[in-house]
Amino acid sequence: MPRAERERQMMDAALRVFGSRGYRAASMDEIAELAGVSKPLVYLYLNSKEDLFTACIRREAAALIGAVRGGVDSARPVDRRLWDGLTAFFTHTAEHPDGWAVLHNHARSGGEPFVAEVTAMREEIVAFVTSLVAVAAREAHGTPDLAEREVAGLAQALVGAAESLAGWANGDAGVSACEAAATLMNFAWSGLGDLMNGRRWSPR
Amino acid sequence: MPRAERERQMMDAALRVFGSRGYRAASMDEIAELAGVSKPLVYLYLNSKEDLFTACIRREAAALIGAVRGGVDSARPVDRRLWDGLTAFFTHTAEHPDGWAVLHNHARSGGEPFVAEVTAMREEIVAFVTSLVAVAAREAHGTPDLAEREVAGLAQALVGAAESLAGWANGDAGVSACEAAATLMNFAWSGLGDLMNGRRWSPR
Amino acid sequence: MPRAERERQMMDAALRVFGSRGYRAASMDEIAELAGVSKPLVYLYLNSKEDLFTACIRREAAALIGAVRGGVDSARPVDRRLWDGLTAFFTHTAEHPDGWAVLHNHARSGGEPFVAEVTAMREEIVAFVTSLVAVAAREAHGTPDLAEREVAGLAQALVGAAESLAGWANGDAGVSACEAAATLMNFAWSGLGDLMNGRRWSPR
Amino acid sequence: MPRAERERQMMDAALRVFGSRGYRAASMDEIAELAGVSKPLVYLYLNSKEDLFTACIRREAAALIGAVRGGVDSARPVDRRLWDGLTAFFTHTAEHPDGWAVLHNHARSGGEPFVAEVTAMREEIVAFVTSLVAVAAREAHGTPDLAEREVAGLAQALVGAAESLAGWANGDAGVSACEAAATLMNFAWSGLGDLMNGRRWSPR
DNA sequence: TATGAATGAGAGTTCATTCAT
DNA sequence: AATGAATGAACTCTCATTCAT
Repeated sequence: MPRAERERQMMDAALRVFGSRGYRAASMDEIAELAGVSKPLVYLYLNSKEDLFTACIRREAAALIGAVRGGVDSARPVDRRLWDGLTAFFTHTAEHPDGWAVLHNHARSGGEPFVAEVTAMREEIVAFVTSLVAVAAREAHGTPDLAEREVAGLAQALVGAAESLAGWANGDAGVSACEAAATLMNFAWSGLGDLMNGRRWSPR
Repeated sequence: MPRAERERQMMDAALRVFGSRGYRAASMDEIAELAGVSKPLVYLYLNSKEDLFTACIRREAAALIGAVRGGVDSARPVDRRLWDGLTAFFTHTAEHPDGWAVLHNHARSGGEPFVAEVTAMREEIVAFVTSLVAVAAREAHGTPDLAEREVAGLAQALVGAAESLAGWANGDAGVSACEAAATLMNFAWSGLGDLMNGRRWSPR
Repeated sequence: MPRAERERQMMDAALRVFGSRGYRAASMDEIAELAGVSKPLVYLYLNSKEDLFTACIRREAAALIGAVRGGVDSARPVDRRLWDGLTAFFTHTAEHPDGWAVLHNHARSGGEPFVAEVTAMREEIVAFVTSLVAVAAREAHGTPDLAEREVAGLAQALVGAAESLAGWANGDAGVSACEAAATLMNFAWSGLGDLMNGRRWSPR
Repeated sequence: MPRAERERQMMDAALRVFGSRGYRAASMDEIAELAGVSKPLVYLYLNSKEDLFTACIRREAAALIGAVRGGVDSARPVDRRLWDGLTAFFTHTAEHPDGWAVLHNHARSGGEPFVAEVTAMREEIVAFVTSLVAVAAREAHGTPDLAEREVAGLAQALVGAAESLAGWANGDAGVSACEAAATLMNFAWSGLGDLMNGRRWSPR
């Protein structure tokens, strides 16, 4: 069997094991067995447990970002782009639960190198959302100077809300990607709109 | 030394070790050493690594919920209650980074029993937020029947956004609890308001 | 059982296994079994295979040097001191074959750190012999300036001859320590004497 | 590429790896890579790691003995023959450090079969030296019966001294083969002469 | 003549956990 | 109330070796 295919097999197996057990609790024995190969072959092709986990993180991160980017048509209006991105996000995470578990739960817990890896991916998503929000701000009239830091915070909030809704939609009783996206758009869009028009909430 | 105090010492040590290493990578040796006691004593008082981690989760969860609940005065208007809760949340997580790391990063990755534990706590927070949103909905005149499921989704989104902002505020360049709370209120409050008045976003 | 005694047990076992198998071929399992303890205990007390081997080298080196030094009375004439040192050397190596095998055969083959360790010990012996030769040179009348480098070479030769005779005496048919020492003194002493009186051999 | 040349390539590579790592620590992977061939080819030509190491020992032993024998002209006087043999020995070991390391350090540490192999070679050298010493004894008048065993001991001492000086000369600051040989001849020759004339040292 | 693909067996090391005191 | 001493079990990783081509 050619090397490339074997490698994919192994990474698929690894993803399933990492996804259900976490990094530390996963054993290379189990991964090799699930892949249907011997342990030494896993090491020959993928070097070490750490490298294997890193490779999984990278592959899944690329797939997720690819799905989101691929779901968005930059010719459309900005609200529609946000909606499409969210829908793609919820759909992809629902279809790849192990990948999502690795990125969202396990990579955060496995130590510095993995945290760095997954943080980089998240930054990319945040940057993408940030750019959408910035465009929206530019398009709104009145734009009373949304500070860069404020935009960053909004993007963080949006991404966090989406992550949370992904867990909610996929875990509990069936909530579709569409519904989750609608919930978030309803929640977020007019808040953004108000903000851009200078209406703010402040404690009294 | 009285038992209660010793136990606290041990749990403090455990929290630091779990917080920085994660559940699996933490070693009982390190915990015992950091606590300044022998390993058998740790077992005598806290039974097992699993029990010890569970105890940490419970203690930190209770502390966090206590902080949020304690920050909210139920006699105040609902928006102010939300604001106060958020401020308390951001303040507490900033002041207890190990506790927050255990709850947010590590418990999710350590296997079923811990996930269940932390999920229960999160449900409690979500329920609290849900009740706030429900009150807000009731207070708004128009209330065109916000479906229960919709309210639940909003609460999930709000909580997720808060979690994300907690990481953002504590990790990156200094963002204060106040600022984080403001960002989220601005983002969320008018979105909620619009929703309650029946204005929705829908794809076209 | 107190820690010190256990440690000695383990090092005795390690010495036997290292002595008969060499560093790499020795297994920690075998050492632990021969010591009558579990492997983790060996690691708890002695850290690693490398540390354990180093500890063996150091202990045996100290014992050998101690035996040689202890066999020499510095109040005696220099030829007698050399004789006594040699006798002690041959006796000790004959009585501690595993120690000698570790120092002479295996440490040289196990990589840099061990080589350094055993080289340091050998240097000490060479220095000891060098000092004897230097004294002898000073005592001889004519002393036509034995260059320092020449003395060093002589000491190296003497030590090498002794090492070789140790293997010969202990391995083959029974040659006593006494006999080995006599062989070497006969061989070496008048050569040294001639040298000091300025008689040299040179190729023609 | 013809088989003979390939084999030489492989053995050259093996010698370098064995010489710097030792038998056990050397890996067939590294040898194959250094030889620029695939591992199965190494096995096809040289059967096993053990056979490969044995082949290295034999080749290097033959080369060393050949160099010494080749350096000696049996028509010359016996002292000159010894001198020439030593010079050839020091020269060869200096020029083939890996071969010397394999013979002197690593073969002794690799287990029975290799020890036997290298012992056989050493016996050959000892026998050669023994014959020189015996000739010298015969040539000296007076020969008061140097016992065979005594001659054997002398030869062992001489060989050991030479081995030691080889390490000293090659390792430390530059000492030439010539110088090393001179040191040893000065040291040994008159000792031998005295011995043959019946002068002995004995403890008092 | 030569190799890419694959593995059985075993190495060193660590860890949660328990006695006996 | 507290510990020094000890271990079974499991883990990651390596290596000499062999097919099938």
